[in-house]
Amino acid sequence: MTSIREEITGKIRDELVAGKFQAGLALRETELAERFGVSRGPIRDAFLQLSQEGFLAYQVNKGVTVRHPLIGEDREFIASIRVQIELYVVGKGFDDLTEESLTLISDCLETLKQACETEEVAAIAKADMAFHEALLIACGGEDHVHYWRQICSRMLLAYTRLGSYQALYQEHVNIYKALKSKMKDVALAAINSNVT
Amino acid sequence: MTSIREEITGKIRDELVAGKFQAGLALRETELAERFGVSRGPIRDAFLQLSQEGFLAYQVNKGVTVRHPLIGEDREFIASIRVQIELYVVGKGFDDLTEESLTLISDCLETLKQACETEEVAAIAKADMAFHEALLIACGGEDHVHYWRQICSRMLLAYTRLGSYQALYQEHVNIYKALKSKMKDVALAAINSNVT
DNA sequence: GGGCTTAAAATTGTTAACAAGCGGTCGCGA
DNA sequence: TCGCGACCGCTTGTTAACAATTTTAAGCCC
Repeated sequence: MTSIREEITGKIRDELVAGKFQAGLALRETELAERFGVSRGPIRDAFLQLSQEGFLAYQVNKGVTVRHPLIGEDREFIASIRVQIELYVVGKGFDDLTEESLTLISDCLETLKQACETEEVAAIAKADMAFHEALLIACGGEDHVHYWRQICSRMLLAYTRLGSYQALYQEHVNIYKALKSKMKDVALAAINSNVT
Repeated sequence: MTSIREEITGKIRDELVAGKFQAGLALRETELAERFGVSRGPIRDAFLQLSQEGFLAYQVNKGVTVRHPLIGEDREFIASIRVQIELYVVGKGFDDLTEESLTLISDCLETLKQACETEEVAAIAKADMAFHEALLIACGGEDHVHYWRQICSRMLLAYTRLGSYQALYQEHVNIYKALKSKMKDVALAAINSNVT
């Protein structure tokens, strides 16, 4: 079962990714507590967690504000770190992939497909990240997921993708197919070209 | 002013780095609340934050447990990511270093010196990390500190250093001297040989 | 003795009230 | 009119009580 904290955190994160909050905006505990119909406790928890994830900036006695997205050179650098993590984890755990893991990844792929069809950027960003996270976990990368996620989060604040979403979807299909047919090098190359 | 949350978080983190809690151990909110003489609220906040930093593993309705340190290949990989971040940030912001920044770094160096003389591993680990953090911030890397810290945290759980602590201290002196004399390449090389 | 049921103890999740700190505003005096 | 200072409202920080969940253990039946 999922706790209110996680539910709230997810909702706020979704809105952040969807760009519903302007960068620099101060988020009020009371306001969100009323909106979600809960007390301030879980809201505080969510703020704390989202601060650690890089979405919000926290200041003592002053609350949180929405962070500015990473752009330009910084974004490219962080992307290169991200792809290194994925290549390392998948490269290391590739042979341990099970059928069940592949099914989970396949489910994420399906979600991504539907999101791409609707062309809602926030949904696509979420599904995109979920796909990669499932992949990492499938390759035994639990130990690495937590900091990978924080790096990804930072990129999500500026999730804009040039080109068609169908192309994005296709790239993920390529990754999945390579996984399924146990072609390690092809899979790594597909991951590299997707993230980069 | 600092909040109780941050104070508690720091204390628990110190104990984790000092290895006072066995890996896999479950931490109880009530127990720590009594020990520190505060209510469970700030303890929960601290647990949440330390989970995000990678020290603790959180499960809904089950609390937190102490994570196992990263060792072997995983640790080497994470170290390589860490050094990349430091080299990137310092390389980018080197010319913006001010006298005040250098003073702050110098302070950290002095703390590290004293810690090395006492040979207390936990104090050394803390001072070591503080030095690098001050360096990153001095180079305008606020945007990168948050995920860098989470990667470092993970390494701290297995902070053991072969060789003498005087050598470790000397490596940091080398970094500082290079900064002070504005020799960028020397500084980057010193950082690289320290972290690696 | 082993395994299931059930209750009780312990622990985490959530809430509402209270305390403390910051920011803006109003009023006073020069 | 400008500057200073006290006050008031808003927001965050902390606490203790209550609710829900999990774990533990005891009792019972087979």
